[in-house]
Amino acid sequence: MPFREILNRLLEPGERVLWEASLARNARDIRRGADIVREGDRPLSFYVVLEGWAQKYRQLPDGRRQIVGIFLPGQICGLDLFTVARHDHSLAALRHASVAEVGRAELCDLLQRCPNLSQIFCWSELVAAAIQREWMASVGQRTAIERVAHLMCEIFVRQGGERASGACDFMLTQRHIGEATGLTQVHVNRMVRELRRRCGAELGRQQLRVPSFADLAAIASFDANYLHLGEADRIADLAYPLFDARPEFVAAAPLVGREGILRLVGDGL
Amino acid sequence: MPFREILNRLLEPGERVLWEASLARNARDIRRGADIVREGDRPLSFYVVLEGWAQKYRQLPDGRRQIVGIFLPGQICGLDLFTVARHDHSLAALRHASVAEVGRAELCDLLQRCPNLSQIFCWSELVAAAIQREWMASVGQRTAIERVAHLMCEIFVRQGGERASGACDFMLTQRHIGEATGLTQVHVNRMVRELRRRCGAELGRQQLRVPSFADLAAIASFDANYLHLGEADRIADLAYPLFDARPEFVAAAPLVGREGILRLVGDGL
DNA sequence: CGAGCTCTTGATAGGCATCAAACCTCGTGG
DNA sequence: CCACGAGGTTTGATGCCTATCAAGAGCTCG
Repeated sequence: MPFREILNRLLEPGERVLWEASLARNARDIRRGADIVREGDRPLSFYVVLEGWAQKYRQLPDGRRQIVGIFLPGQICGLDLFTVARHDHSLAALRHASVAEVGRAELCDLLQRCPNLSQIFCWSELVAAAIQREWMASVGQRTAIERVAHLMCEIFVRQGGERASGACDFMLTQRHIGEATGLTQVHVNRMVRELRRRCGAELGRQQLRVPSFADLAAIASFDANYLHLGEADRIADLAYPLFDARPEFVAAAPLVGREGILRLVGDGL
Repeated sequence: MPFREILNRLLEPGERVLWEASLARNARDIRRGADIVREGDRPLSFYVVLEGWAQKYRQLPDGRRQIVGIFLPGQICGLDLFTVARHDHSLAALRHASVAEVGRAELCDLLQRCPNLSQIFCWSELVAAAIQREWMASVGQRTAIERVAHLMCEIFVRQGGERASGACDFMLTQRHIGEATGLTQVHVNRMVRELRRRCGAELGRQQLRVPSFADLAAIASFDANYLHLGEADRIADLAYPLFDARPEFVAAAPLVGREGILRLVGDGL
């Protein structure tokens, strides 16, 4: 289970026990499509996806719905939720999911015991913001077929990119793709079929099969730069002084090496 | 000048001198439309808008352009730029602007001398992310007239909302509105005229006049929640332990009171 | 004061939404 | 083990919203 591996590398053994125990103790099963937090709720916790995928979405008063983010296993979400008075968006499971819901008091306690967590959180938020910007560019500027292809590319790469099988998990229905790209489900279907015809990309049984990623990427004009993969080690140099610049801490070296952070961010992000 | 007032309230007198001196020393005039940082550049600095407005944008290989954020005077931008290896988007002035460009070394020094800055930065990033989500919902789900009206509402409220004059600065051309909303300039023009007809909203000489904000907001189904105005004082309670949870710092009270932070965030954000 | 943006307006076309319905798949229960 | 139902996918017909192309008038900034 990749999630466990991340933690093994991220934290000191003692810290890891605390963190894992906390997540395990707070794990919740969420039925597919069920809300985890709802727009307007008071924020009480933050969340870590353990299994399955989650979505952030924003719903307009008349029911129109926009997915504004997809969260894969291992990803943290809801830090922003944690600092505001009321949620400005909702968080829900895609299909069936398991999510750890950690309350404020417990999180504060964890942060005190696992100082390196805050760096990870900051990096996680910044990369999520970068993804958000790329989605904006997609929805605002790309054509329907480019948007669908681009989303496929992103999901593919965020799960580790090309493998022997040429396949990856894909837990979104065509309706979800529509809600994420600002298209109707009907039109998404036509684009999916078009992609199948043009580059053999197959969507089915919650899997995406991509015979030639290069072909798909070409249709989407996909460039993975915005995911900042392999750059996570930079936070050991940069993010730490940025967010903890008091002399005492600048002097102290991070407890976790680049290796550990790199592992974390490489997974699902 | 509001920007100066913010700093007066934000920092201890000694800190303020350092911060202001730093910004003043690093102030740059940017000609309208000129890039401040460009996609692909190595990040070397972060930025504070002093006068005029700035835009973050993402340009696709074929020239299509999407504005992904608008920054008003007093706003900080580029923290994300600061932690990644290469910029995934560009930052440019809208019309003529004055921007402080603070280098990494100097920023680290400032953060050590002005511990409260990091809280402000975190809050600033989180609210920027919330705005980004709302824009996603706009571009993905709202009709053309709703998008234009919604952007007008946001700009209006971010500058302080209703005043006697019923007017606010508006430094975007109709082309900019198009690039921010995913519409063509021609269609934006038609929507602007439609809004003028339907609720008297006038756009001209870099000003937006809104006889009845309620009418405009109704067309856009605008709800200012996502701007989290008036919640800034919460970061004194929440963000601080979240990002600086070491026992030493949890014990220490923030040096700046709620008052100061509230002031900062109320302006242009 | 002039060049270059910016705004305005009209005509035309196309991409995507909408509406409707059939078919398929898969989990569930008899 | 088969039947059932809900959700997901596929397909067709139609129309609207918005893009595109073109060109003139009005600003504004250097």
